[in-house]
Amino acid sequence: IAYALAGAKAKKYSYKRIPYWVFRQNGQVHIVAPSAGHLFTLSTDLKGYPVVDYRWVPRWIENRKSLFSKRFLELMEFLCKGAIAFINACDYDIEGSVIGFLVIMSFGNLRNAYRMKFSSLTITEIRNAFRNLSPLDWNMIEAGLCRHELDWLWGINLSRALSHIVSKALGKRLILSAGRVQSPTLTEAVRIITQRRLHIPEPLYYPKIFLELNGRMLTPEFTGKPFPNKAVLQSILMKIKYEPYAFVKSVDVHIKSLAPPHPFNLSDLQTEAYRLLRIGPARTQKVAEDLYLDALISYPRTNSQKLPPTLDNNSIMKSLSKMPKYTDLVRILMNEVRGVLKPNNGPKEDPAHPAIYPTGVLPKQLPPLHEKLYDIITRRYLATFSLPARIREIKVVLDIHGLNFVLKSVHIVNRGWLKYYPFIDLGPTVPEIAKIRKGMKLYVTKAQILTRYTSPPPPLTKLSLLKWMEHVGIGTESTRAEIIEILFKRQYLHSKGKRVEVSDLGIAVAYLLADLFPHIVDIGLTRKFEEYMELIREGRLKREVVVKEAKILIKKLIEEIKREERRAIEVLAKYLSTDTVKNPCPICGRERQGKYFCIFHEKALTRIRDNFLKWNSTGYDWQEYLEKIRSLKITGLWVREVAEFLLKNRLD
DNA sequence: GCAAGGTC
Ligand SMILES: [Zn+2]
Repeated sequence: IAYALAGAKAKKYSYKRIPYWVFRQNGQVHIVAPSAGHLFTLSTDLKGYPVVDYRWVPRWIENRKSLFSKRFLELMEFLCKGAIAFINACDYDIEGSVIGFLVIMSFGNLRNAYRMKFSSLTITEIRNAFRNLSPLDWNMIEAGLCRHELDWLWGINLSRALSHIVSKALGKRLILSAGRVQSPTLTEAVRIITQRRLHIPEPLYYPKIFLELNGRMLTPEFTGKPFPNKAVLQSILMKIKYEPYAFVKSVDVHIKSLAPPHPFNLSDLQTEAYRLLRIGPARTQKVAEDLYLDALISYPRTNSQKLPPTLDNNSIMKSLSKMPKYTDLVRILMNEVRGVLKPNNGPKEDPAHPAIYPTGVLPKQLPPLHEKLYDIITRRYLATFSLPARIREIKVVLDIHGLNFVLKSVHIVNRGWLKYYPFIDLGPTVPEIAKIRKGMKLYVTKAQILTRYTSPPPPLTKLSLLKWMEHVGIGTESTRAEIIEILFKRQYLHSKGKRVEVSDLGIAVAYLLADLFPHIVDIGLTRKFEEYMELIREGRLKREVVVKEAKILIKKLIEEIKREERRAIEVLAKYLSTDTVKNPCPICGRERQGKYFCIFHEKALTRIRDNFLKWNSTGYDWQEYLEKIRSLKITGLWVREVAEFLLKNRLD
């Protein structure tokens, strides 16, 4: 900002190792100094709940991990002493407004305070914002303060109530948490895992065919509907054995053009890092932040897929080409595009930051993972300026006694952007397939039946949870990965290899919250907050009114729970094996709900009964059916447990 | 000690 406003005339100083800049303009001295996110946080001295009294305190006092912010706060205090006017130049959003407001309120003077409004950190925008200073953006500040207070009220009160109830039921002290973003996320994880645990596979039969073509074995893909009945497929296979030929129904060749990839936003980077390096989203974010703090890449916590038109890509290319690894790639790219660098910007936007790009600062020796991520970011940056890749796709449709199969082969016509970002699997190239013509008759060397079982929803991963949060619009680029880690820290979730599992505690907390505080497990609470914030920003609603209402509602909910603590503990016993369980499920110890089992195993029993008919029609009797679903890995855990129980015990 | 949101 100092550079945009005064160029080289801005003089750099530092206080407690933090830089700030001073310049003169129109006879006035201006000082530009950085904050570091929120320097203040909400806090209370009160124990117990409900708690509705809180105040803003310096962040470093509240949390040992934010000690770094102390120096930034002291810098502000130091510089504000000699100043007469104050300008908030944080990102123009509700959080930026709160950050600046609290500094000016604490150390400056709100009656001589202004706001710079810019949507990107470009010289033009910054100069314009400075020339046209706005008065303090009170509505934006009010909206931001309101968001903080609401999240604090809901989060702290519900976390305390939840901790108390579960601690009491389990007879040990636990620190649990609930919140507007984490609780719907936990609920979604529980929903997916519940579906997986209740899954009963169904057998489906597929024909599998082997062809021989010029000495090469080919296995075309069956494109028809699978057969629920094995005998029907068997009779078709008999016909194939008598007349083992596949008829080439059609050969389609078409040229496909694949557009260059969009510049990275954080979640696209997290997706690619998981796909290519198998690292989780929080890890990717941390590594990207390290690269950013080393000035190697731009700000990573962005949703934007757009590179700004003002970005000097030519200089960046020049710098990148100094790295031996990229020298040739940059040269080829600059030739290919004839010196005109136009990125293939994507649709996603960010109110404050552009897409992620390498700055051109040359990295020194990086740790292996940092180096790999830097490489992916740099190659993606190169690729987005390149030309479309062109591929020729050959699709051969085969008819074998009325069954349709397809053979595919992919041939690259022009590699285009794939030269820079070659991490894409286009499918196999099979020269023999290119020689097949319509009307040909191919010899079938072997035909067999393949049994596959229907699968449950795909396993949960940190990335799939993050994508879900993004999809439903809760959390931000900065917080999503971190909030998933909180669910792990609370031991609601744990890892099983690359997969995420929910613990009994996690299941219990999700169901208990849904029963006691349905608002907090619903993404609708975020939508409600957004509506309030918008109305406050427009000046049509007052923060005091919203906060007062929230306090009344939360107090009412909490006091109700306090009065009905016994009921709450009973609700918990439905979902968690506790000492208060009177009539335990013989499998898991949760309170028995149906005739035999707990709520989950009872559901599994119902599903086992409901699905028997399908299996029976393919020749399994009850005993064989139970043994089969017990032995299949793909069967849901709760279903397997009930099948096991039924095989060993007799129900009335 | 508990949230979610900034960022070193
Ligand atoms: Zn059970």
